[in-house]
Amino acid sequence: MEIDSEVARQISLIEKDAETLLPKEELAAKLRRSLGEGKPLRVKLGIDPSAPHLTLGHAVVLRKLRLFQDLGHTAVLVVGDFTRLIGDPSGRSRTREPMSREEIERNMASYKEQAFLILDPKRTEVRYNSEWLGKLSFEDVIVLSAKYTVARMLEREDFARRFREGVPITIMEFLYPLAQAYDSVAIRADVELGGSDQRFNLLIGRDIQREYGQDPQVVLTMPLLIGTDGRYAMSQSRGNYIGLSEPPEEQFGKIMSLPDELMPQYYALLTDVPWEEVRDLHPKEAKKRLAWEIVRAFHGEEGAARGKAHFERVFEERELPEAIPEVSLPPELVAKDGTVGVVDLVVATGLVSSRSQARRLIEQGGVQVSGQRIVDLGSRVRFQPPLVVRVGRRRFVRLVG
RNA sequence: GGAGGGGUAGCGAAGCGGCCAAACGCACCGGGCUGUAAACCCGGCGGCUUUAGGCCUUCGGGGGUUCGAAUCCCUCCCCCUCCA
Repeated sequence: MEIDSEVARQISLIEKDAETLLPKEELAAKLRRSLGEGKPLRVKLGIDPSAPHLTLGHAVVLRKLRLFQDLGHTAVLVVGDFTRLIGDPSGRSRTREPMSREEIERNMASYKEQAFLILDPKRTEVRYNSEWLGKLSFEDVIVLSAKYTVARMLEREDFARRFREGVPITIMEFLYPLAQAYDSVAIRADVELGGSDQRFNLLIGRDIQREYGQDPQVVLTMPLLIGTDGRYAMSQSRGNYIGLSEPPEEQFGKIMSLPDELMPQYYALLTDVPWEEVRDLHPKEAKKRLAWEIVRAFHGEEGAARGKAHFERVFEERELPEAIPEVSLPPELVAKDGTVGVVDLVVATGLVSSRSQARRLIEQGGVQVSGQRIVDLGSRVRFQPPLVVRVGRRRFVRLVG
């Protein structure tokens, strides 16, 4: 009886804010068994070792994984050191360069450092899928590939669309979901977690596990977090991301620049604060709270305070930030009368990629020297270090001699 | 093996002999406004410069035709569709 209520409790926590949980009855059965035998569930999460930086998008899934850990279960991180040779078909498939062991290790070290800001290392098992995939013979692969049909592969929306639109699909790409599914067999996953874009792959895992005589995994997917552009799922390739290891000031600012409509989603997926608690606040205050909560998760109270202070200072009060990077001005740019041309000055900050860009910025009124906006390309300023140059609203450099 | 279609800036997508450094949309950058780096509006968005109808490097690669080519021809590479 207590077990039943505990199962119900866990399920309601697990399915909260999730996109899909299926089949729920199987999860209930697994939980019941787990609680009865005192054996934690094995909850799988696949990891791509080619990207050493995690974003808030990853955090959504990791937070859910952490929930499982808090409920007493085991997180199994499966590093796709073998599957990365294939590359997940979502996105375009370019053949990937093999990565050296060292590179993978380096990335994973960085990955773990970030992931363990969320996960509990004591309840985490890390496995590399080359361990089993690397041992499969071609014959094994043939046997595996016979367990799934092309028609079912083409049910995947991404494949279906590409097939329809004539975008190439290689056979190799069909192998990706199969390999990932085989991972589930290898580690005997009870649950596999992923973003909603992974739903199809995760479902194949069920079928393949069944084929290999295992109890199929439960599939749990989380919604994809919309990125800073307010349009597309957060990803590093799109550049619309907020990184977990970015400095607090940066994270705070980026969160403040999110479109207002994203707030409910961010609150739900990245904080423990219910949206109802903040929805009636002024949007700006609600967003500040959001930024605070998220930055705190990765940088602690102190980091959150720093991020907030920086934001208020630089963007609300338009003051200089506390810390400004220093760059030394090449002496040859200073004329005999002790002045520097503005264009040279801006280029010297290293904040622009070309002289033309510097000119454009100046002409558009985007450059301030010591608080004075300079619009005339030909103007020169007296160089009395330190000289603070502001490019745009948020980039500052202190030029020293 | 055969027939046809296509490869254009970060992405998507126009252009199909000069007015093309290449329309438009997205992303990005700057400015205005503001409640923030929200929204909205305006501008910019290859590089260099003595800022000029200036110069240099771009429209898959190479070669040609032409006063002039992203646009025409040849050739190579890559992709797609249909037929076999």
